[in-house]
Amino acid sequence: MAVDGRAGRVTRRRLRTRANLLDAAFTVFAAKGFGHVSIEEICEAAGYTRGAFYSNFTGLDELFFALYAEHAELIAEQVSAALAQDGPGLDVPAAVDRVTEVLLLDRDWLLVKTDFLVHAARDPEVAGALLEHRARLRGAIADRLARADGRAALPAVLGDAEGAAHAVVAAYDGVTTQLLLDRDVVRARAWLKQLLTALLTG
Amino acid sequence: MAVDGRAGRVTRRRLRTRANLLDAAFTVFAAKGFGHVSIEEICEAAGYTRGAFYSNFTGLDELFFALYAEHAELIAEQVSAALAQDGPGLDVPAAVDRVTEVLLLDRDWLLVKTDFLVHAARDPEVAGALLEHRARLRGAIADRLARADGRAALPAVLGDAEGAAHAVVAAYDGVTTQLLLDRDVVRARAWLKQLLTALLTG
DNA sequence: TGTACATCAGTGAACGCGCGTTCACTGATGTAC
DNA sequence: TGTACATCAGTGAACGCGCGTTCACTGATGTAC
Repeated sequence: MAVDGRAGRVTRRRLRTRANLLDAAFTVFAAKGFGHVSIEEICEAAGYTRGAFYSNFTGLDELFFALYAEHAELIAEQVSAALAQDGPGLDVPAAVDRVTEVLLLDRDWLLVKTDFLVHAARDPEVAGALLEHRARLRGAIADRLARADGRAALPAVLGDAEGAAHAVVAAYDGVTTQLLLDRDVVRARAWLKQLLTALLTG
Repeated sequence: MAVDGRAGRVTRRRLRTRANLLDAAFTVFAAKGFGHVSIEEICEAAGYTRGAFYSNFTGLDELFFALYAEHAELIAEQVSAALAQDGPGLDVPAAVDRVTEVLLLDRDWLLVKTDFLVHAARDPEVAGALLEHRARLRGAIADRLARADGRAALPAVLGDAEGAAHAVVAAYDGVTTQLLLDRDVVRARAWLKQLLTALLTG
């Protein structure tokens, strides 16, 4: 129960440095894109020398992965929270609104996420991790839809709640693409709500 | 009317070299991703020295853009052809089938296209070109839907044919994302057809 | 059609820089008493 | 709580390589007669 346990080898200093590097990396990745970023740049942005980097990560890939995992975790929690807000009956439009806000909140995150997708598309192991994260999100949505099934009748074409959740994710991905190009968040949100409404109501 | 006109300055040799470089670049980009590719690699794959590259392009960006433009043009033509195949009345399921085949044909193209998206997301000028191409595709789809409006009543949530075309593109983008990760083309096609059906039929 | 010449396209070597990676060292942090 | 010591985390300099970029040169291509 001791707060430290036997994790003794991980110093406070180390944690702070790691966090600083990750924070700086997020900004740099968002601005330039993975693949146009050097270790040096990240270190400079974070205020460390390159040695510090190698003391904490084996290379850019590892850092990038850690970065993604951390943020993805955060998003997953926010979506769950947004879905949990209703009572037992699901208010579809309200839920759609809340989820949409979370998912299309931060352009930098969309950029990094898409970089990660491109990266994962060429590395099955990384793809696995990303698919898992997506499955989790989808699961949360499907659960919520299933529990509310009585109220909101889903279109038969999509099959069960799982199918509908799949469609929700696809719509999200599709709208993300457009948003990355036109940078119009307001329109993207409106558009996503519209799409989700079209998909989730018979 | 002379076939050559005063284009005299563009030699056959030059055209061939340029085409070879572009072909090789496509393969290399698909395999490694823009941003993990060196000019040297492309030249080696094409069987030229780096000097040849600089004789034809100012840098990687220009080549990448040319590459995208060329392939995008091709795809646009194929989609138009697939849409034109019906008579005046539109057989929605058949058209959806044909378009789906074209759009989810070549994984390498999806990879390159997504790389290009990521690139465009950080460069408004490039984004402009991509948006134009998308607008063209969307236009072709909207036209077709509008002409067939009598037959296939579109769901009101999507608005007019333009809105519906927008939805089609979003569905395509969404399914592309999933396909890049799970590499299951068959499922992706089935899934896209399902989504489009759900979207285009009240 | 063939030959001579001019121009162009691609060669290949050279230069230099950015940066990944390593490592001996030092100041910071944690631990034992 | 304070001091002494051990260990660890980050420093900064050094090494070297990959590769972007340039350029004088040469073999290929096109043109004029």
